[in-house]
Formats: sequence, C-alpha cells, structure tokens
Amino acid sequence: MPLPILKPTRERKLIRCGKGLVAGLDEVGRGPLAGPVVAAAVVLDMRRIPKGLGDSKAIAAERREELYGEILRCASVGIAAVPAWEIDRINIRQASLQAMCRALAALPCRPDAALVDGNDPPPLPCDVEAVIKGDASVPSIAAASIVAKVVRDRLMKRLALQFPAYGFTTNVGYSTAAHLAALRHEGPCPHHRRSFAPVRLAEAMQEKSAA
DNA sequence: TAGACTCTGGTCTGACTCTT
DNA sequence: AAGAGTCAGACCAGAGTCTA
Repeated sequence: MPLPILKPTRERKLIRCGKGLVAGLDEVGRGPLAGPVVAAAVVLDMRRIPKGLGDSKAIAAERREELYGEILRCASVGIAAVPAWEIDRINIRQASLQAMCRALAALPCRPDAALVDGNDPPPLPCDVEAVIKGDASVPSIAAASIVAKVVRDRLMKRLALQFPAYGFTTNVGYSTAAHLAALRHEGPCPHHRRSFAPVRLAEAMQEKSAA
C-alpha cells in the first residue's frame, strides 16, 4: 500500500500571504501523571515532505522512529521539554505553552508564522493559526507531533532505567492500572506531577500506610 | 494479525446556570 | 450582581474489542 502524503495546503496559504517560513508546532505528554511535556517545532522543506506523515498516535512506533530520522534529515527542528516540577509550579497548560515557545526558540531559523494543533491559538512570538485535528491533516504539525512523541518516549525509557518500579517503558507515564498500583505502593518519584489528583491521592495513601 | 474504533482517565478554558 | 458549580469541547494516551 502506498504511503499517504499529506498536502501542505495551510503552509502554502500562509506562504502566499507573505509568511516566508511556516513552522508546525505540537506538544505531547499533557495527560500523563509523570514525565515532562515535550514540544517540537518543525519547518518543512515544501519540496521534500516525508511520505507517511500523519497523526503520531496512529503510526506504529517503528515507523515513527523512521519518520523521525527522515524529518531530522530534511527539515529544521526545534525541541524543548518542561519537567514535572515546572508543570507543578505553573500548571499543565502554561507548561505546554512554555514548551512550544522554547521549541520555537530552539529552531535554527526564525519562522514568520506557526501552525498549532487545537482550537485556540496560543500567544507565541509570531503569527499563530490553530487547526483542529492539525496533527492528522497539516504536514508540519504532523511532523512536529512525531518528533515530540519520539523524543518523549525516549526520555521516558531513560527514566524507566532510573525508576523501574513504575513501568514507564510501557505506560510512558500514563495512568494505567499497573502504574497506579506502583504509585500507591512506592509513592511518587521526582518525575511525578504532584499537582495531578491521582498522584496526590497515591502520595497520601502511601504516607498513611507508612505511618 | 494489524488496523480501526470505542472507552476510560488525565488536563484545561469558556460558556452557561444556579445559588447566595 | 457576583461567585460557585457544571458541562462541553479541545488536547494527550493506553487498553480492550471488533473486523477485514
């Protein structure tokens, strides 16, 4: 089966409106109980768009890794992560925004406009257009979501070596039954988001059982 | 067996409704 | 009138089930 090719319609529209460089932005890791939120900004070369770009959730991990390599080879990429302690300090929404700002700043070039996933355009230091389901329909956003997901998965695998009790290799920080059980048994590690209700609850239960 | 679909569980904002 | 509470809709993901 031929790989699907997303058409860069939104990017081309912005370029026609005088925006020279258009970045796609996406963040991953908003829902998990542990680990950072990771954002990526990608400026694609419109002549060399990797085949098979699409919603990062719908792409098999192996294929995601391949696309990650292709994107790094043929596009400008900026990546940033905001750790759990900072999420606790400023809340998850602000942390996502911070991650996106930092990913934009980490780009080797300065984009004139950005396309982001979602319904409400965040305040960024360039023109921003929000696209609902953009990660499945806009190639730049799809590429950013793939890069962010691969980077975050790798970070979580590294954390799994440090904190093997929580099963980060498989749950990547999400609230699976096994993760919650480990959380109740071990208590949270420094990479858990204590501002999230299930972590607070588990911490309280763990303290109670330790007392 | 792999992909699609649905459900569950986490967050947030904004709009609306209810209570004081 | 103002504050509190609720709901919808957006995002993230894993897990289970169904189907081709």
